[in-house]
Order: sequence, then C-alpha cells, then structure tokens
Amino acid sequence: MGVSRTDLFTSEQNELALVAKAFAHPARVAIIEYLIKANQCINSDLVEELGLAQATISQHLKELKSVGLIAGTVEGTSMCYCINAEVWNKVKNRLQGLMDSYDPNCC
Amino acid sequence: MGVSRTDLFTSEQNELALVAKAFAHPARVAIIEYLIKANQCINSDLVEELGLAQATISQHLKELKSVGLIAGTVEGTSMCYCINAEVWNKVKNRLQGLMDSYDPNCC
DNA sequence: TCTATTCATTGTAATATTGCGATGAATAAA
DNA sequence: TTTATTCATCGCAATATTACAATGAATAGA
Repeated sequence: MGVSRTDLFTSEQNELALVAKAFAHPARVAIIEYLIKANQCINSDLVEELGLAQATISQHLKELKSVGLIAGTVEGTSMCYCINAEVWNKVKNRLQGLMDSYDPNCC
Repeated sequence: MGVSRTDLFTSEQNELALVAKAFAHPARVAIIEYLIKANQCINSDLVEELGLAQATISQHLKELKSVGLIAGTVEGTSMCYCINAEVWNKVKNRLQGLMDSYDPNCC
C-alpha cells in the first residue's frame, strides 16, 4: 500500500537500503563527490555548483545528514558540511562485504 | 516538480544513482542476497522466502533486471534468475572507486 | 539598530514508488 | 483438450520523493 514492509526484513537489510537510498539521487551523488573533492567543509555554494534551488539542496543535505553520511557545523552565518568519516567507513565495509560475497557461477 | 533533474548531472552520476536506487529497498537487498546465497538460479519461491505477494516480488525483480543487476532465463514454466556477473563487477568497481576516493580530512 | 547573507523549514504541486488483487500468457502434465 | 502451475502485467490505492517559492531564524557587519 505504498509503504515499505520493513518488518519483513532484517535490520541490516533495512539499513543498507536506507544508505542506498541516500545515494539514489544524482544530486546527492554530486554533493558527495563535491564534498570529497573539496575535502574541507563546504556550504551551499552547492547551489551554484549544481544548479538546483537552495531549498532543494538543503533538503538533499538533510537526507544525507539523516543517514549520517555527512555532518554539518555552524560557521558563523553559514553551514559547514563534510563527510562523516566513521559512518563512511562503516558503509564502505558493508558495501564491500556485499559486493565481495558474490562469486560468479550462474545459469 | 517531483521529477529528478537528471539534465543537471553527469551520466555517471545518474547511472550511479540508478544502481543505488536498485539497492534502495530492503526487499531488493534481500533478493540480491538470496540470489548470491543460492548461487544457482532461483525463481520466485522468493515469494515464500520474503513474505511479499507474488506480484510485488515480480515488480522488484523487474527493477533489478532493468538496471542489469540480474538476468532471467525461461526454464519451462518457471523463470530462472541470477546475478549478472558483468554488470555486478562494473557496479562493484564504480562503488569501490567512489568509496576509496574519500580520504578523511574534515572540519 | 538596521541590513544583508546564509540557510532551514513550511506549504504546495507534480511525479514516483510500493503493494496487492485480478487477469492473462505460457508451459507441463493428465 | 483440460487442468494446474508459474510468472508478468494491469489497475488501483496509499504513501514517498522531488522541486521550488515564500517565509523565518540566526549571525555578521555597517
């Protein structure tokens, strides 16, 4: 009925799906890639970089923050965002584990 | 207005987002994991395994197939699904590339 | 204090996703 | 041919996502 049956799956499956959802929009991929490239924390001149409205960028940042992939700190009147290393590594390991668990042997 | 502005992003960003979207539902994660575990091709006794309706499973399989992560071959009256090794490795490399491109150095 | 800047939040509209019952196509077996 | 099995697709309802303009909160500087 339009709502995911999360009760049917393990918490690990649900968590992986949530992280994947964070990457499941090109704008968020672009934000992540830009944050990695810029290394030091960057605020929403992402608006200029991406060409989306400020409110839209803010919303995507919120989603990335909600899964912990990025962190934001107040920097005067602006906001400083950066990759959250701890979560990033956890996600990296989880993804690697899944990707490596497949060993080609097919029909 | 509710439709992703794919025109603003690179094709690589859009493609990665599409793959991520395939993983962005616990049922699809579960299907992938089951296919990996079962190794040989499996039809929709996924229905029994997951507890979702047959039509719903079929829809998820369709989405996984549409991004190429799985392949299906007719097997008499049933359908044999399996991981598509080629696409899997491409995705694996792309994900690894992104995950490895981050080098902790934050605010 | 007043103004400008930066960003989050709210509200709204358009579109996409999720889930399932019902139906139909295809094959296998009786 | 008839029946059973397996699956895809259609149609519907509920919910989620995407995008943006407008508004508001917070800070910096004049």
